[in-house]
Amino acid sequence: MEYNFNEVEAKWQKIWKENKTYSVKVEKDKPKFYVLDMFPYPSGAGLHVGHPLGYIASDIYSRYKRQKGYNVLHPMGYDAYGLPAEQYAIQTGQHPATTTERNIARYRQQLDKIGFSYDWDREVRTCEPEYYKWTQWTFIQLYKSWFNKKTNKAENINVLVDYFNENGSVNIDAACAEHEPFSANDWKNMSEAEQQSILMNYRLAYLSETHVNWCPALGTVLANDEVKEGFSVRGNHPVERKKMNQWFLRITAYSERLLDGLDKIEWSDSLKEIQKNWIGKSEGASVLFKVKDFEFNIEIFTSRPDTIFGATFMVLAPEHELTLKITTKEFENQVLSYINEAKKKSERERISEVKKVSGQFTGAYCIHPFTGENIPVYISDYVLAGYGTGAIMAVPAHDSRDYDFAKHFKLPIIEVVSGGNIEVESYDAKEGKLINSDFINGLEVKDAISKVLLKIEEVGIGKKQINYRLRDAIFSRQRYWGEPFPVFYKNGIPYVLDEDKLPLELPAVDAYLPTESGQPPLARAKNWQTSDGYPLECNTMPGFAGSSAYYIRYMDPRNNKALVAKDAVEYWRNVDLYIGGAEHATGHLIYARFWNKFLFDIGLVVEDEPFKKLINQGMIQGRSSFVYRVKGSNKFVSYNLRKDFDTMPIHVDVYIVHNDILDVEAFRNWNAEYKTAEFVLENGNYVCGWEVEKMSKSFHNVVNPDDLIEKYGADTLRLYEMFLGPIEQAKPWDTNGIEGVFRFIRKLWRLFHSRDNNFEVTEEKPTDAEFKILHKTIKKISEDIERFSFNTSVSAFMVCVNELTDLKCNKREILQPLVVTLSSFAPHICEELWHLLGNETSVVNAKFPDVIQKYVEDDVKVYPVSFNGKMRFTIELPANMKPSEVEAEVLKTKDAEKYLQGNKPKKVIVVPGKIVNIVV
RNA sequence: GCCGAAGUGGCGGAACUGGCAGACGCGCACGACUCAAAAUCGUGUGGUCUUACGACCAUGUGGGUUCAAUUCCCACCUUCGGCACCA
Repeated sequence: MEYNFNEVEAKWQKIWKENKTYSVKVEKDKPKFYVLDMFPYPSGAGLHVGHPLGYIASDIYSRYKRQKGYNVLHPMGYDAYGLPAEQYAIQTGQHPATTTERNIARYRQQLDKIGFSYDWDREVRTCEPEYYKWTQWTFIQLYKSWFNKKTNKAENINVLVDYFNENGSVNIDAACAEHEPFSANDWKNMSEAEQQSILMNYRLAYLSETHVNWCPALGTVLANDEVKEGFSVRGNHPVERKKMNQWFLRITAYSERLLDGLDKIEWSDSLKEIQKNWIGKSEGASVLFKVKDFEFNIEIFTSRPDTIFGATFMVLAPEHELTLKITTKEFENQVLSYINEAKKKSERERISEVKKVSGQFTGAYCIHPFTGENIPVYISDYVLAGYGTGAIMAVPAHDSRDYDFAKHFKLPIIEVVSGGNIEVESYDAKEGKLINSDFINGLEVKDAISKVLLKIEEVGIGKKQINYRLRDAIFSRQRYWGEPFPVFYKNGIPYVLDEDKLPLELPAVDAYLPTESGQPPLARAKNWQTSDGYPLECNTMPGFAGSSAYYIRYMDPRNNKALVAKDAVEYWRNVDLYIGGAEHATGHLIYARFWNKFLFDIGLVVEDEPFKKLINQGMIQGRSSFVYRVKGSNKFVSYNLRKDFDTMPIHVDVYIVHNDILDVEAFRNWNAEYKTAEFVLENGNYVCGWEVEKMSKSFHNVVNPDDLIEKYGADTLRLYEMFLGPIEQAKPWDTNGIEGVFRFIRKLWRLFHSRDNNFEVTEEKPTDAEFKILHKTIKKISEDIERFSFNTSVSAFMVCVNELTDLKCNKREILQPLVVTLSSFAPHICEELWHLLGNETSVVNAKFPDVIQKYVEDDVKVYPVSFNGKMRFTIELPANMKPSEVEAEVLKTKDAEKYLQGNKPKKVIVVPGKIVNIVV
């Protein structure tokens, strides 16, 4: 009998659960470490082999840190609200809670089998009232807050109200929407409705009527990160622009802090770059251009004020508020029809027509602030209403879009920065000397920018300005399966519920669809109103609401007095290590940082950034197998013979292919269609082709972890997932290699057991050679874990076990520390061996062994000797030998003589402990 | 178009700070055990030339720096990811 992994793994999983081995609590005298996995959405399909990759890595790290003396928080829960469950509910009429519950049970079952060290007592689910109570609570705090740019943080809205009572809106520096300035007296004389509508411009959670991404197929609006190239990320449905009254979060208030914070956290450069681009900071100037014959000014934003003398026309977004006001009678019809055309275009059409130049002259002219020349004003949809001021000064010589526009409408092009050839194309680079530019002629771009800025401010026609691409986040969804807003309406004015009314529970509805009048599903709920009879908000919150602070709730998940207790958050602080996919770069990872910064401002959390270190696990791709069917027949040709026939590749289930050889009988039984299939074999086998693709049911390449665990055990699965390659790299899954890891597990077992499987470990003193193997392994493993190089750890364990097997070493002093070292990777077999070695407590709480320095330093070194950089032979010398002695020893050898061929070496380089290179 | 990451045997990958390229594993070949198979164990395994000793070539391509380059620099090619009328 060999190692019985099924029995052993089940046994320890049960004991760990019963003993609450992985339960943690605040221990003030112990250093904390918080390891978090990204919140999974429990889909109906269950886990495939790619999902647990990050979970295994974080589990190894957690177990390792625990053995290093840390108090490790390692929780898990479910992002349970979401579209798939609701879409399923619409189709089947089943309550999404039912399917969600079922999917969670399946997830949990799969997770449990892998042997994770989660503290399940801390599990949270976003769809449970005790959890979403705090999502709603945070919304109320956002609603009751405004962002003071002077203090650079969120403050209570009452501070603002007090200020208005004293001073009106004068000198307020806040993140807000534009409104007419008012005095203290004006404020006091305003009606309740007027005051509330002013405050709405300041609140961090606010209601606003603007253009939003409307997805008809999903029946809801979407945030910018949920839309890609005009289609919804979930479901790939077309999205259009629509003017609607929606809740927003004023995330733009935090643009600068979100940008600054990136310097303080250990995330990959690529991820930081994605966030930087998403925030899209751009420094420049806003400048007023007077409209000829009107009292209006057009305010434009430019990042290149140095090119102002090259501005030969102006462009407004079609929706710009001045468009119709300045259009002359002559052009009115054409302008109106252009605006209409632009309005009709879907977002998708607009994107696909990017290269087409279109626009319309308004008949109006601006007066250039420096030259006094008249320059024509156009409208065009290449200028976006939502960015900057929705208006630009066009400098065709130095902006490619303006260049195309000018060529198309035959407008003048004036070169103002030398260096390009504007006959051919625009010169957009920020390098060169200014020409044709009056007082900035001869300056370099950089100096010209600062000089123009000074002048603009001096003349009073503009100022330095910073713009961000980041937009406020649309926070309402016209869906059922999400958090209800703690909001009611009195005379059409929104108010938030008192905190003691929370949670506002999701009501039952008769169908998960909008009402006939187009109201969201919650409008179907009976008595959807406050106790005083005021109607409640019918929108629900988006997916990112529940996932923005879950890591905080894990610190104190059952608290019904607060989101988190002071002592818990002061101990656990923030996440030390966060592992998950890079696909959340512009969604969850920005929202959570924003949410955390807000909670930091109101004093609820103690760290400004939520996730100190973040590792992106690479995607596990599928490895699809193919058979080649001769067209129009039921005949299949082996891979290398397919060229002789006219064939069509067909995906075949990877479960009936082993080492690219098809199990022909299984194939016949796989699908009735192939019952009578004929095969053209090579060397008696049917060889399949293969390709790396996304892991997906339709490609028949999905591998389920449960099947592998049953066949090889959880420890083998864990090791193999790590062995596959670097955690951050995308890589294909190929089940074939798992046998090697499986052999390693059995080889390990045999170190402790005799031929007939009796446990046999001696108390004999190990030799220096054995100690060396052990301590070099311990050192390597701990270095590898610290730098998240788990694949090389696994091979180090293999090397170690191979070497100990060669020495037939079964000595306790070697094997016991080895078991501790390996236990974070393969917890089940190590726990079993640990107990067989006579230990009573769990290996989980054993101390990670210390490296004994003398065993990792070698006293002899095998020097490779190179001639002109080519390695020719090696020589064994004492490790502490001086370079000059090494040189002498090497030159004395017969081998050296041979390669020198009587020549004198020009130069001899000795790198102590590394290499000898002789230049001839 | 812009930004980021990556290109190493038949395959996954290793080489951490410029110092023996290919660790470890898969696959493959041969051998041992076996009536046989599986399992297990052993040996070999980048390419070309050579009976052999060995020599030469080789980390996407082409240059460069260096005694020495998978590693640093420049140009280009390919793949993947992100952004894309953002003024």
